[in-house]
Amino acid sequence: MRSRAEVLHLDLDSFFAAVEQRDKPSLRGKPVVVGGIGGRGVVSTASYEARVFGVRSAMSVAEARRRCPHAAYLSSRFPAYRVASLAVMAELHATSGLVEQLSIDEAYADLGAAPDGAPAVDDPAEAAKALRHRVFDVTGGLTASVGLAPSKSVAKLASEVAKPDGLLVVEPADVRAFLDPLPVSAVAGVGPATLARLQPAGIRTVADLASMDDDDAVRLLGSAHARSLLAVARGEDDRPVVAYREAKSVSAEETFEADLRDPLRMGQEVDVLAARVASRLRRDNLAGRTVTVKVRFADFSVRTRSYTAPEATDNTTTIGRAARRLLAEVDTLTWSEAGGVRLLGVGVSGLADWVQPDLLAPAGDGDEPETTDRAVAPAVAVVPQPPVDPTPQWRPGADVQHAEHGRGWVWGSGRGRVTVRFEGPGTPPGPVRTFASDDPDLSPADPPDPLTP
DNA sequence: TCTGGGGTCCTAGGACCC
DNA sequence: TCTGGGGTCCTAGGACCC
Repeated sequence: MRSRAEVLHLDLDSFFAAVEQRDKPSLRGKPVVVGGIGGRGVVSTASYEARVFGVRSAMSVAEARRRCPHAAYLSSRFPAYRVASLAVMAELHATSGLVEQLSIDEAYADLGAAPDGAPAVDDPAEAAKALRHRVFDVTGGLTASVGLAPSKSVAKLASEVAKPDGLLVVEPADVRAFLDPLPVSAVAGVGPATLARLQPAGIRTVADLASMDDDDAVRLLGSAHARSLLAVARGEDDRPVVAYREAKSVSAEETFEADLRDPLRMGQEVDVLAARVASRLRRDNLAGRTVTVKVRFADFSVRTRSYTAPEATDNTTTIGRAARRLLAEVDTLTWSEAGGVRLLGVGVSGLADWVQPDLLAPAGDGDEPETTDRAVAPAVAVVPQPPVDPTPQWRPGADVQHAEHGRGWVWGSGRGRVTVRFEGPGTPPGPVRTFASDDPDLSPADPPDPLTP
């Protein structure tokens, strides 16, 4: 914990709904609910007028309509929210040299760090006050709640307590008095499952949690969770404000208006999701080794299957193919028994940064719109990579035949090597082997029956 | 018409290696 | 002779956050 309250947490008040009310004056002072308005939508944000009726974030829109039928129901307008968010983040960067954005409407700033070309803040409370006014001005009237405290966790709790449109400063000497009476459910990381374990043990307030025996807490919550919650409850939080974090995964998922029962359709949907993920990987210059498929059944049970390849990819065909294979490994009996498939998702993790290979030999036939293969950067140093294998028959996703191992398809190729995933037998997923790209046992093959998942 | 979409982190077991 | 121990990677599932 720092010696002064200089960690700032800013949270925009009912952000999406507030933007809608700003842009449409007839909605001001009225209940507004922003969220998915399809049959299976959930509430993203409810205005304070709607919260009076018990409408909450993450509630199904159907339930919200029951509770507050006269509210205005709107779907999200992300471009508008992004403009407002950028303006707010710019004000934060003008106040501090160290800003950690948590989401579109929330960020930490370390007021001990000077912004570019400006002196460090010497009165954090005054700076916070000024920041709130500037946020109001640059966004055309949106309000932010701000917490200022000697640590991240206390600052976040303080902004929550300050809501709406408030500022709360918690000085180091006041941390205990501030934390003690708060309900444990206020602490980030205490959700329904944790609460259900804490309540029977008589743990209701942060003070109760803080005074818990360490071993008891570990038995109740598991080691990592117990330790982090106890630290927060005891005001022991030295986590620094971190300006940038590397992405760990990229995923896309979709809940269907009606549950799917047709495996062919599921395969098509998985391809669409794979394409979405691959294009975002390429946009962000990322690639990953692990492909995961997620299936949510009508009964809400979830099954995931994943596969890790020896090389990273950002290729649509490769990811789509791996995803279809993984989908096929999810028991088809299960989904008819469970009443169909409600959601499908495709994710890629095990991410690595690309090195753009600028000394490339012309790759493939030249009209391939997306990446065929690129070299992966090592974790630390950026090292020039040898040219990519220009042989088009080994492009990712291509069907191949190997004299000994049978049918397969190319996961990745380059540097004179081809990595092939074979289709059989019985190994979910099929075995993977790497060959020299001039291996005489390896030849191109015709694509399989398109109806195969 | 109950329950989105994009993430992060943790756990636990098995494989594998030294 | 009843059979170590630690570390890492991978997979599946779950809790949680905004």
